[in-house]
Amino acid sequence: MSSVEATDKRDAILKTALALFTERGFYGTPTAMISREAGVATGTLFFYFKTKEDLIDTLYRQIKSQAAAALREGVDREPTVQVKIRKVGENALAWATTRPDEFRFMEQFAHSPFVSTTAHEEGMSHFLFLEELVRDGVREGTLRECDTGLLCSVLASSLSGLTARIMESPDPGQRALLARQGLSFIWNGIAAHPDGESCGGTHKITTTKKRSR
Amino acid sequence: MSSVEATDKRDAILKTALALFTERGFYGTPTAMISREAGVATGTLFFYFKTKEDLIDTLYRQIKSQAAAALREGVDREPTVQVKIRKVGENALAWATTRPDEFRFMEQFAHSPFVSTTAHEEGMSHFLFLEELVRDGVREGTLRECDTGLLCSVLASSLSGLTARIMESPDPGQRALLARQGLSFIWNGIAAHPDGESCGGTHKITTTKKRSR
DNA sequence: GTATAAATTGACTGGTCAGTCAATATGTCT
DNA sequence: AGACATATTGACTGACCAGTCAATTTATAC
Repeated sequence: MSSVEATDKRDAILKTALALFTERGFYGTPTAMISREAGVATGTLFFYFKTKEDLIDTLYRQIKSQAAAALREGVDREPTVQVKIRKVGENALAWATTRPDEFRFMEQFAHSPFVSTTAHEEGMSHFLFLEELVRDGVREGTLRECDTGLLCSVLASSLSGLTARIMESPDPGQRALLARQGLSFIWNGIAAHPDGESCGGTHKITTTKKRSR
Repeated sequence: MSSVEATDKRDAILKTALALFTERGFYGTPTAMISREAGVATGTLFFYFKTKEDLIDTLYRQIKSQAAAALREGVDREPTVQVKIRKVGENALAWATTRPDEFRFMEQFAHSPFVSTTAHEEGMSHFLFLEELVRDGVREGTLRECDTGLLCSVLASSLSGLTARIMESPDPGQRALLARQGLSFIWNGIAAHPDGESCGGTHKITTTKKRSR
C-alpha cells in the first residue's frame, strides 16, 4: 500500500505511449498497439488509465512538470536576474536535447485539443516561477519595461524555436555555437537598452498597467 | 469554361473543415460531420478529396501559401532590410488577427504527423523569401552575423509567440502596444549591435549594471 | 431533341478500436 | 491454511467512421 512507484508496468505504458505518440500522433496510435509494444495486456492499460484520454492527460502533465523542474534546476542559486534567465535558457536547451521525445511531444501537443483544458492549465502553473523571474527583472530594470506576459510568451516561443533549430544539427560543436547565438538573440531582445530606442520609432511605453482577465 | 472557382461546394467543405479541425482536432472530426455542416452529402466530400488526409493536406497547403503571400505583401516596395522585416512582422500580426482560425490551424498542425511530409515541405518553400531577406540583412551588416537558419527559426517562432499573446487581449489599443513592444523585442534580437559582440565568440556579458536609484 | 460527361446524393459496408468483463494470478495479512 | 485485495490477462463487443457505389441530377456538346 505504501504505493510509491507502484508497478513498472504503468511506467512501461507511459514510456511506450510517449514514443508512439510523438512518432504517430494520438490518432494513429491504437491503445492495443501501446499495450502490445509495452508488453502488457489491453486490460492492464485500462486498469491504470480509465480512458485513452486519461493516459494522454497523465503523460502531458508528467512531462510538463518534469520540464518545468528541469528549467528551474539551479536557478535559485544564481545571483542576478540576468544569469538566472540565462541559466533557464541553458537548462531548456539541455532538457530538450537530452530528451528529444519529450520535447517533440510538448511541441506537438502544446496546442492540441486532445489534451484537456484542465491539463493545459495545470501545465502552465508549473511555469509561474518564470513569470515571477521576468517580473523581478523588469522591476529592477534589467529587463525592458513591458508587459510581463508578452516577455514570457516571446521568451518561451523563441526558446522553443531555437531548440528546434538546434536539434536539426547533429554536430555538438555546431550546436553549442547555435545555442550561444540563440541565447544572445533572446537576451538582446529582452534586455533593457540604455539608449532606449529600438525599432518602433516613437515607442511610447506608457504602460497602462491593466491586468485583463 | 472560364472555370474560376469551380464549385463553391468544395470551398464550403474546406471552410467548414477548417473551423471544425481547429476546434475539435482532426481526430475528433468525422468526415460525416464536415459534410453535414457544410451542407453537402458524404459522397461529395470524397468526390473533391480522395481521402480525409487529402482534405487535410489541401487545407494545410492552401493556408500556408495564403499566409506566405500575406507576409510578403508590399515588402518588395520597402527600401531597407530593416523596414522590410518590420513590414513582414506587421503583416504577420495583421494576418493572424484577421484570420484567427487559420492562425490557430497553423499553430496546431505545424508539427502534426497528420500532415504529410510533402505538404510540410511544400509549405516551407513558400517562406524561402524570408530566408533570402535575412541573408541580405546579414550580408549588408544590418543583421547580426550568425546562422541564417537560426535567425529565421527564431524570428518565426518569436512572431508566432507574440501573435498568440496578442490574440489573448481583445482591446485594440492594448494589442497595438503589445505589437510595438513585441516587434521591438524581435528587432533587438536580430539587429546587429554597434558595440560589436553580436553572438559568436566569447560573449562575456559582464554588464555589471549596478542599479542606481 | 439525344448523347456524354461532370456533379451530387445517401444508404450501406468492412474494418478498426476504445473499453468491458469474467477468469486467473499474485500478493498480503492472520 | 483460508480470506481478501490488488494486478493481469485477452477474447469479445458495440459503436463509430472512412470510404464505396449504384442511382440520380445537372451541365455541356452536338
